[in-house]
Amino acid sequence: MSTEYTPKEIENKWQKYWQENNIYHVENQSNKQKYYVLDMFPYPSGAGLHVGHPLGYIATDIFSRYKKMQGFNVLHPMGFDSFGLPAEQYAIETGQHPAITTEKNIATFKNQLAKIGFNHDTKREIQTSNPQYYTWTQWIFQQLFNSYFDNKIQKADDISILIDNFNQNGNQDIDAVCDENTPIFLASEWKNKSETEQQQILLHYRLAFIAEASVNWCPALGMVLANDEVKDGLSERGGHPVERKKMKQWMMRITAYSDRLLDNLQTLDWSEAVKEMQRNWIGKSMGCEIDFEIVCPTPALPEGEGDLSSFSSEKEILFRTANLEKWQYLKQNGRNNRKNPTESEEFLWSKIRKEQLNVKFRRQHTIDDFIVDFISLKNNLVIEIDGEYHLEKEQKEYDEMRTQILQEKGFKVIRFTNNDVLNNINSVLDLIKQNLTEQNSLTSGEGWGGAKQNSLTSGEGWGGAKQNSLTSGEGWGGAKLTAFTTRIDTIFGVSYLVLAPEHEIIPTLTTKEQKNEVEKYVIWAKNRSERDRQSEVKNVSGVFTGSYAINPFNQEKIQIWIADYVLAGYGTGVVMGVPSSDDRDFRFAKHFNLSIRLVIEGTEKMENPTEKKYGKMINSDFLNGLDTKEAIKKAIEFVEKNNLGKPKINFRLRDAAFSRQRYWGEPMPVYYKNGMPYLIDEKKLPLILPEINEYKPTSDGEPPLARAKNWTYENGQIETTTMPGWAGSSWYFLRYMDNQNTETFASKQATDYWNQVDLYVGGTEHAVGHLLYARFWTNFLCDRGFISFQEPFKKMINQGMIQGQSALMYRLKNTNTFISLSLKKNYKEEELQELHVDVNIVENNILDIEAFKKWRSDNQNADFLLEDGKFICGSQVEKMSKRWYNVVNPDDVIEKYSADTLRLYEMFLGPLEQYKPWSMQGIDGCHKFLKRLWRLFYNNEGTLQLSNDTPTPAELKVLHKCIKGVTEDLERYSFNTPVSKFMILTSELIELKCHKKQILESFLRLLVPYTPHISEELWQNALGNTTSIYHADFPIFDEKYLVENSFDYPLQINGKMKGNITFTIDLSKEEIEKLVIENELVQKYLEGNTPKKIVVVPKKIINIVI
RNA sequence: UGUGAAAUAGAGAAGUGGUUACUCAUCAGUCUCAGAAACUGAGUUACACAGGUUCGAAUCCUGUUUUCACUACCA
Repeated sequence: MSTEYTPKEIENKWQKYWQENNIYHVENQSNKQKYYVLDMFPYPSGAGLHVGHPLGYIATDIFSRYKKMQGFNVLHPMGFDSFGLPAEQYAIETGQHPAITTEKNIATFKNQLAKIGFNHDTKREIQTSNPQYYTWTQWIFQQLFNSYFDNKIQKADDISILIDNFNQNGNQDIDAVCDENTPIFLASEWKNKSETEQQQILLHYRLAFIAEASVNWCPALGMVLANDEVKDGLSERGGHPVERKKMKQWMMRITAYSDRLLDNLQTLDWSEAVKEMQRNWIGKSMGCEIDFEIVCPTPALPEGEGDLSSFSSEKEILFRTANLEKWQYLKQNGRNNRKNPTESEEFLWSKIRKEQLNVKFRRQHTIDDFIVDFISLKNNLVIEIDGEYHLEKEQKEYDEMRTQILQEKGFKVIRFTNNDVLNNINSVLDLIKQNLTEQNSLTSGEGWGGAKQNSLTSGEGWGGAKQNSLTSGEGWGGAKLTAFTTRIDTIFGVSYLVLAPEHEIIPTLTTKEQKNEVEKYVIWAKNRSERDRQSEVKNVSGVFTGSYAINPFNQEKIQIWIADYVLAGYGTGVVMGVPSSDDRDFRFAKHFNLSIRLVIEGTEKMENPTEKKYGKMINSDFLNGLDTKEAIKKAIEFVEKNNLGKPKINFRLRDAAFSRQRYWGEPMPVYYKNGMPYLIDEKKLPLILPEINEYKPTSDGEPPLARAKNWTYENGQIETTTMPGWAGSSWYFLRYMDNQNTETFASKQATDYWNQVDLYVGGTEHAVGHLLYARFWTNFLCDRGFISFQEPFKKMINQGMIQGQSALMYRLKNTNTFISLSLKKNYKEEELQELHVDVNIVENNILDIEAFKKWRSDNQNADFLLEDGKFICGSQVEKMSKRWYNVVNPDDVIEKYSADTLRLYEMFLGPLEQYKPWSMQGIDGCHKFLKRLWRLFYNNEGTLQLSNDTPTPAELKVLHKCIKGVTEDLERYSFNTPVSKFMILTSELIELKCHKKQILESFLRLLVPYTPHISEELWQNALGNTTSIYHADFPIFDEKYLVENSFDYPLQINGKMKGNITFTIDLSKEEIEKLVIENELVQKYLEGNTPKKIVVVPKKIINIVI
């Protein structure tokens, strides 16, 4: 029998015992109250855990044990978010299947977790990459696809309800969330539409939908990123540049839930910081849209002609698209081709000739060095039909090059195969039509050639929406620009209008005189990367269009400018410039010498009037004298009454890109028919991720799944993109409740019982990603009646990260000589080179030189300049990462001390929420505490020294003081403070020489959440219990043990501590006052005088003022 | 730029108006041939700064400074 504290042995023994006895298993049915504790979903990386990871897990483990001992039925599960990039990247590099990598990593993770002694119910473990799990991710996706959001009831509903409505009344009266370019139709029109057309329209409403959207494309990763995955124009993962690109994408209509996600925040017990981040991310602003009429004195476009292509003054040039030198030769080839078309070319020509699509097409037209099959010069759209030989690799490369050149010339190229044209002409035509509308919004080919078409994108939801901003056909008189503002009250301070450089109306309202300037500016602005744009915020740039707008409030003519401080993606892409109350407008107006009109009282004498943004209105006609708030109200009334615009709420939140051009993710349960997406039968789920031979994208840029054989369903191609990482993690907490269920994602009984997560612990890094998406899906599942609560996480604590403490060495440049830290000052900075060294061979900043020599081969002959015979390293706090050699593995800490020590110390380090560097200084104290605890049970010889005597009041007092403190601390989630209270109790019991069973068994029950191993050992082997301490009750504090009959008063003279006097508590204030003056010590200070005042606070203090 | 959090001994860190914890590091002692461990004890005018309220302020109020995190042209 072990009587020494031998942690390794003890910990192994009990971990095995707990597992074998299935002690942590939790039932879904219980008459106890439930409590759900959750950790954030870990991705099992190849690097394994470092000491920072378990921080939150230890806290939740302690808390869930505490709750369990208090009589709750506690769910505390763990699983793995096992789809993800690193495994896939590894697969691309090595060819190893990501599933194998993932499995290995999970095994390492689990092994490490097990050593720390967590109380996870391992039977409930889940992995997102497991088909039994992702079948339900796919199922939820299908529910989203089959749902729309009804604005009237602010809830998602079945799409069939919408279809019924279409059939009865069309969509005129429907108030549902949809794309801005959704057409309006009558019931009769709806019924006359083809199946494909109807599906196309439904996509405008579905919560999971497909759309051409401008997305964050990361070429280095070969994938699309969600907004929250982009930081400073670089990818969050890897830091690669990200560009805006228009692509067909699966999207999630999270914007439908903007208001709900915002309002529900009030019901959540989360840190203000995270709530604030979410509020900002959603970015609701209430304002007003206001229309400005346009006056273009000398349009570069001929009046009356809505045809954008005529923007060029010399139509002729348009057609001279060929390389002149080769023109004769090419012309002849083209003619020959025209005479001998292939079958498919002839067929397609028959469908698009003579403006059947309202667009003039030419065939076999010469562009540069090439002859293209079909072209619409007006729309810059090239259509190519590929024959069989196009499948050969060489030809493919040639085609790609050709496409690229054409794109650089400003053309968009779409390709079809013979097969597409002959067998699927309808979807071919649909695609052409679609591309025509998109290309339509572009500028003419001439002159603007330098601007790549792709760059005309930024800002999703922008594309089709604003085409109406120029009401074409009505001539110039009726043309309008709509600006969004939150400060309509400052309307009389407007001195100009500004457009985003991407705004499509720009060519139309540019004057002849300004055309050159404008073109130059727009091209420059568009070619700037997102990064440049963001980093050069202070630089003012812009250009005058030559046109004017009319302020609808006072009919004043104001200039229309273009500036890149206006974002195309927010509001309408048009800003009314009010230099007197907006900083950016002020800077802009100063720079370009535009007038500044004061509209707020008190700004008259200010150099920068924007320093006072609110107050009484001046110079504002009928708004004069009103307060900001009243003025806004009155101005909006005016706008509405005169039909000048409308009140409008704007959100910053965008719909979320859901497609990833990647292999290692959930396949989308969708296939295509006539170019439209349809769901795979629910009964056929899961749609298993197919095996493929290589994990790269295909040579023509298709996602890896395009390599899969027979990737079809009912003869239709199955979607080749996969779901993003956040799909699986948006609902995982529900699966833990009922992870074995094969009928549904989790039974209603289980979700009703476990309900919301009562305590969620994790870092703030997920504030706007995971936490928002999970809320979105949970709200949705609730709307559709699958669960009965809207919000997933009731209470959340944000754990601070544990940072690494890197060790630094200094080497003289171009030598192999290292110098100790304090010698550094003898050298100039440029003579030294700073190097990171493995923290595991440095202790208290002192380098283990022998270990260093072995660490890397080129260190073998290194020289060292020492101080006091030691080599001292510098240190620096930074992220814990392999790269800085500052990773500390929990396994090593457990090996050196024990798991209980690790648990105790991670908590002892400081408040859970705080960021702190990992340091081993102080861990000795925690380890010593455990040894001292052991000594309360076993003496130095290792024999039991317990007694059955009744505890004394003093012993009970220190025990209950501790129980009180620890309980209060845990109730407010303070995990570090109980540790010192345990230490104090131990010291006090040692001092009292207390080895009484009654006291010690309470102590163990108090302690076990922190240190389960040693507690279990002492509980069973020293105290002789036969059941696990896990099932014991948490000790209950009893006030009566703290009651005293006397109090040792601190004595103050003039507020300064001078000593102590003891009085019994039954004495009254007056009695104490009398007694205290008689006191010897007080007499000494009084020196015969009478005190001015005596303050007696019972059971607190006595203060005498002299 | 905005928002949030914070500042207590050499280091980490408790303390929401009244006796300033706890751990490490430091120093001394006991034990030992010695060291380690263990045990006993000690010390450092520690409450970011400047005012104010109070018999009494680390704690409440006002202002200032600094640090960290997130955010960043959102009209």
